[in-house]
Amino acid sequence: MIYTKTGEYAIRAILFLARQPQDALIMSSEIAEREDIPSHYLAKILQRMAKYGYVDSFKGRGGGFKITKLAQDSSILEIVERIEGPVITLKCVTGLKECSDEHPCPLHDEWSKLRDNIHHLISSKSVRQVASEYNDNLKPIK
Amino acid sequence: MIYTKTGEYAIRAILFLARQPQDALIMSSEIAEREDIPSHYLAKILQRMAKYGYVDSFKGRGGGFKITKLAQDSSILEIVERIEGPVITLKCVTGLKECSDEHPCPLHDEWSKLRDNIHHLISSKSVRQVASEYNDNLKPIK
DNA sequence: CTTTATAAAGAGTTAAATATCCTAAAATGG
DNA sequence: CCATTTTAGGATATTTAACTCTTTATAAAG
Ligand code: FES
Ligand code: FES
Repeated sequence: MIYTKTGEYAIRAILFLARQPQDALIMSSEIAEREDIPSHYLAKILQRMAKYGYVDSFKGRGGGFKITKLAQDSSILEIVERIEGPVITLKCVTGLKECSDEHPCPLHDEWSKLRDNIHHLISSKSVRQVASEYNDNLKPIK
Repeated sequence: MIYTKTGEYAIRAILFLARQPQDALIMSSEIAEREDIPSHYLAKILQRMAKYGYVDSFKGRGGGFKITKLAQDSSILEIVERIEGPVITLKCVTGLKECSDEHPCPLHDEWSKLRDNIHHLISSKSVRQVASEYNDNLKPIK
């Protein structure tokens, strides 16, 4: 995968929250169960996302998490990179120490284009957009 | 990166060997030094590549490794996948459990195209081709 | 035949990612 | 105030990848 599991869990959780009714509070354990993510581990990820302002958290009875506007307006790339660091790093596909336009390997030109395309793919739409298309496409199938 | 370090080391070693004079025997330690790879670790990788038939190994004084025809004719993808398992797996960029044309997420169509392009990029040229273009492009710069 | 140089093989270590467990803090309901 | 529920935070455990060390096998050179 192009993300680590940690990043994948974060995105799954965020997209899950993005598809819930406005202002609904969802417990960490419920997300874990519905998305099949180790629950304690997800709790940690949600904690971090709360710090970053991607979710609001509410303790105690009736508490839980909800997605913030910030996260709704962020791209998948932004959130994943916040959680796990750079995605698809700048390294050379043939193993050169430096990947640069100046000292390109034989595959550099094509690879740098593809890399840009990947970044564009996961950064051009907001979580809100992805989630709403998700609902459009997927709900009927479920 | 799209490979693990292990896969990257394997490719670096193979491309290094591919650029040596025909039938020259190169010691594991020399490759490690020139390519700046942990030497014992590389030795293990070369061992595995010897088993897979990508390099021939010769023990004793004057011994070392040389690349085989099989490796010369293989693609980078084939070698990396043999060493480290599938590259850029089939998982969904938005975290769906299944990535499939039947139940596509909003980014699926573009992503599956990109994935194919990446695979094509690192599988359409043989190690021999890449190494020779390497020499053409890079030698003057050194 | 002995020494030396090299790869092979296996065991052991370290480090990083992933996952679990336990206690504390906060909010709610009685 | 007390009990319960839920997140917060820290400690610990497990797993996997990365790296190292040691011994053995093999070949060549003297
Ligand atoms: S130099 Fe090889 S991909 Fe950029
Ligand atoms: S279903 Fe999401 S990328 Fe294929």
